[in-house]
Amino acid sequence: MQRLSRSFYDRDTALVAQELLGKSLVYRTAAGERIGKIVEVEAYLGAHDLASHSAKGLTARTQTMFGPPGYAYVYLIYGVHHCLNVVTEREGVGAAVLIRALEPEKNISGHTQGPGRLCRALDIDRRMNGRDLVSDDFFIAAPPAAEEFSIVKRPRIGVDYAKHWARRRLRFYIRGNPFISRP
DNA sequence: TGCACGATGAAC
DNA sequence: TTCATCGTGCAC
Repeated sequence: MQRLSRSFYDRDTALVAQELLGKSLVYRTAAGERIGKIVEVEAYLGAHDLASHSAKGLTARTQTMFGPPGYAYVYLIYGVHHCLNVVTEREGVGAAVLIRALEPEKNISGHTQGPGRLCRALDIDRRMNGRDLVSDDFFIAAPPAAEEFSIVKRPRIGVDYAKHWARRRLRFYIRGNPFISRP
């Protein structure tokens, strides 16, 4: 497996989001190496995107989002679940890709469809916020042989408050994959 | 210092 | 459809 470099994330967010599909998220802990294939994502474009946390501007919470690309942005939602994002584009933009579903590949027990559930299954919480994803124990890698699939584009989930941004088709998933959070 | 509200998921 | 549960951002 080839680990993705910083430059991979330092590009257009909607493009990075689609290219993350089919890649593997690797998290090495004392308990073992957990691997899941990314099958569903959402792109959050930056401060102008009303659905994005970065629309609030630079705050303590969005600091990671506005930071350099290739870092993990993890936050608590509804006081209950954690969500894992990958920061994209250059420092100051405030863009990221939300990982919404994984297909289990190694050492993963529990459901991985849905952003909250995959964090639960991998044991990812706010302690991972700000962690560098271009590292040896927490990273995303390209499989040896790229598989063929088509990408479905849909509006993002749970962002109806974001006016016209709610209609943008910035949710991407692998067509036909059984581990999608919802059709 | 208080309060309304989620990039969700599970139960009813 | 309802609700758990708490950090965040913004109004007083």
